[in-house]
Amino acid sequence: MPSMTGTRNAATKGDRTRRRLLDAAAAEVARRGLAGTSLSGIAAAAGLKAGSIYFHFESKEQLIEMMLEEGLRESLRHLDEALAAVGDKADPGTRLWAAVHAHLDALVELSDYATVVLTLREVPGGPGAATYRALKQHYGGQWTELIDDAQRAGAISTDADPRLVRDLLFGAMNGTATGSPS
Amino acid sequence: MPSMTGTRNAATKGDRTRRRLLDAAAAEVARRGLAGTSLSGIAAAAGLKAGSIYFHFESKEQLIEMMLEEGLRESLRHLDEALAAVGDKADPGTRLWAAVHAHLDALVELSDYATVVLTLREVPGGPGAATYRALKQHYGGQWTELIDDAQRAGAISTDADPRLVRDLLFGAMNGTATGSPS
DNA sequence: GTCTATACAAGGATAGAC
DNA sequence: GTCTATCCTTGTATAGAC
Repeated sequence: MPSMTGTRNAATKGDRTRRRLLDAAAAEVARRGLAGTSLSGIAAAAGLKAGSIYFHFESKEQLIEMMLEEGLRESLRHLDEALAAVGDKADPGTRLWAAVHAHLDALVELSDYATVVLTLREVPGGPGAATYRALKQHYGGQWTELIDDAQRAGAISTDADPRLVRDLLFGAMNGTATGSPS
Repeated sequence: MPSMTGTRNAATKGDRTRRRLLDAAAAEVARRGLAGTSLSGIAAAAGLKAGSIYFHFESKEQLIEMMLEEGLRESLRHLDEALAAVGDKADPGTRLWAAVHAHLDALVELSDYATVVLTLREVPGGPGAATYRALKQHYGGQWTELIDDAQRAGAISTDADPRLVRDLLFGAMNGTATGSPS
């Protein structure tokens, strides 16, 4: 049997540092915005120096993209679990409320990641962010579907475009969690 | 009679350039965020070179603060006019809906200024932004009052903290206008 | 009023020591 | 794996020509 340096043991030191960097990036971007976040800031928050980041990531862009992807995947996981918990056969209104609960839950539990994913205006357009954009579209699609079903079932008393209702809902949920104005 | 260079004629060339710079700043910040906005970008959007900005403003900070103040003043004006139009004696529900209409209207008409003011997370904390913060608090206070009245009159069927309801409303209105997720 | 040129700081990225 | 040192670019701000 060779050394312990195989792929078997999940959490190597490198993996843990990598995770710390992703967490730090989420926290920094949530607080200062994308352009306002510097590698030195992220590194400092993770207990490293700026240059050391490049051992774990190719560039600032890649680090940010992975952080975004991570946050969105977790949010999706939250949503899927909540929907699975109530079951396929639950009525559309119940399913929608379960989704709302899951979304708010994600906003609290993963606060930094969720805050970033849900409030980011400067969306990366590069090819590296393709996965992120696809996930985001999937997340939006899930909600549109839930709302559409709820409308057909009469659980929501408006026949407005489901996507409009979704944006309305998202804005309300995010706004309370982030508290923009005074 | 001296030259035409007095304070009588409102729109001097300098005033107009100044206005173009404020507009450009609003557009840039709305699109790229505060930290992502550069003076060269603003200058280019206004048809100038970066250095020329310093003839009109003391610093980037001052330019931004004046832009924010301008946007908030206009939003407040919209709100006040709408409330004056329905009158003091209108029932609280009607007054609240008039406010919602005015807010959405401002979001469309002054889009860049309003977008910035309503969605900015990186709020300036310096002494120069004191007026801005005061105006923002005033705006928030107006809404809290409107909502509180509407709750007492039974026009809103929740007894939650008026400020929470306000954030919810703001989030919903802003979210639809800016359309965060896909 | 606006430009060009420039000083100066900060950020992203790379190289090499440890 | 992480550090220090360094390069290059970009951004704010100033000075002086026009």
